[in-house]
Amino acid sequence: MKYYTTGEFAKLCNVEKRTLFYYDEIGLFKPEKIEENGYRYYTIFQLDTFAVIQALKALKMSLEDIRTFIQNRDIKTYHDYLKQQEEAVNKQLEELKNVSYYLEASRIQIEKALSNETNVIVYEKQNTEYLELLESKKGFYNFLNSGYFFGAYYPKEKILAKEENIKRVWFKKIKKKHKNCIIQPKGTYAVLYYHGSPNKIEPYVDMLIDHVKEPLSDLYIDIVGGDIIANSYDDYLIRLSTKVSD
Amino acid sequence: MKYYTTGEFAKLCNVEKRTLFYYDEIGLFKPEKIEENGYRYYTIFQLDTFAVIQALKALKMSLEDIRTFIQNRDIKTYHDYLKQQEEAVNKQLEELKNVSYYLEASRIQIEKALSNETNVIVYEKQNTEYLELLESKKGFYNFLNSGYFFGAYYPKEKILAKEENIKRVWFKKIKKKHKNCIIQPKGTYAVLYYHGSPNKIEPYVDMLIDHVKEPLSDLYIDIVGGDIIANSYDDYLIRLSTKVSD
DNA sequence: CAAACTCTTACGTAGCGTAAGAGTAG
DNA sequence: GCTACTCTTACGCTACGTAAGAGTTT
Repeated sequence: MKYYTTGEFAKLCNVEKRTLFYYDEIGLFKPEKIEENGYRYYTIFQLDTFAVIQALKALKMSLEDIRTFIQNRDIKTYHDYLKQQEEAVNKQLEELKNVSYYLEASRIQIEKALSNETNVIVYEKQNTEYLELLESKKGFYNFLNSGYFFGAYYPKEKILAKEENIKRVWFKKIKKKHKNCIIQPKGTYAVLYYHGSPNKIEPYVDMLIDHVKEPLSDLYIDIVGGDIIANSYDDYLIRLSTKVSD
Repeated sequence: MKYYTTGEFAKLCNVEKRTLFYYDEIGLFKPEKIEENGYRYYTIFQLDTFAVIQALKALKMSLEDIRTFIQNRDIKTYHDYLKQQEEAVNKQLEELKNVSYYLEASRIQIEKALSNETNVIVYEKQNTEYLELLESKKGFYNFLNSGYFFGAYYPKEKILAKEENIKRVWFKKIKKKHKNCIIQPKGTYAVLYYHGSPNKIEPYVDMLIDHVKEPLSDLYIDIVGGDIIANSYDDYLIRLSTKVSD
């Protein structure tokens, strides 16, 4: 039977030697035999166990939990566990997909904004969007987990009534419909990009409202480039929009 | 302008307060203002930045790297970075999918093994499989990253020549074709499951060869239940197979 | 005045990375 | 005898978790 030294076995596993030492130290994964001089020797069959450890670690199980799991190993519990973990991994896939979605959506929005002039009204087609409202007490239901995009709107009625100091309703965009979410209707929107503070929005709102006369929906404020790209509020890149036709 | 305390803002972000303290401490993410009594206050717009931090963290960027990235922020570099990161996230998606694949494949193989009797020859249909050979010097090309399944084979010619002490060729199964990989042909295989040591395989090999007389391909040894479910070599669950028809 | 918050300080944790110094295998 | 390995010991690191004790807000 061929035996592998720590270094050799570490290469097989694509990890550092230190990892194997550590796993031995905490009693998670021991070499098949240790010679009198202290040298550790592993066998090819132990790769099997190491692969499981790697997989469980990828699912964010702690080494301690992996240890107790492996100690109680038998084919039945292992099988049950595998089944259970398939769900966990799918959840994580979902999360990563959201990150991916977020990155792409951010990029696209920035590209759109950069390709348009500011302080000019343009028209953009837009699909239905789902908005989750911010409730101060409990925060958003979840954060990056469900995609992330950030903005506010002014309710249509209040604009039409020419109320002053309308309170904004903050939201984040979510990917999927969800009870309690608000729907931003699809259609053609009149859009105004501007550089400036999100707190000095009124002149731009007036400009947009003057242009469309009678908006078909609320007025949306999207923070295209916010704190993350700007050094002060006055450098924000903001998008105002309101629906004008289907 | 509404200000949020550390606790409130932490809820918005779905993280612990300690995280915000820590980010402040290392200069990654500071509250918009700090009162004389030391209280931190955040604004809703800072959510924007926090979301980016979360996203970059999900891509396994270190906080230190995130910090320098954010310090040099402007819309153009941010955009370029987003584009670049879309690849990174796709890589990670790939990895997770492999973990998922590994879990499912393990489960299915165990189920198959449990539903079959041992020490009896059965027939199973099988698709083409790709095998990456183990080279002692450099280990496998990659490990869990490309899926993982573990076994060996005896070359057909050596079996037919009735050589003794045939050397096994170890492999792991990979998902995709790859230069230097070996192809295990699809077809119907004669299969023998047995419980026992992978080192005392000869009687079972003989049994399978006697049964099929003239194998159409190499003889494959799959470690269905190895070190991970067994406490000694004698408890391994092993699958021998060789192709008998297309 | 109590409950629920805030602050700072500080020590603990996981999962290694890395370096030091000494012995061993080919 | 040289190189490339092995060992143990030990300190460092990241990204927080948690608890202590004191002040503040509602």
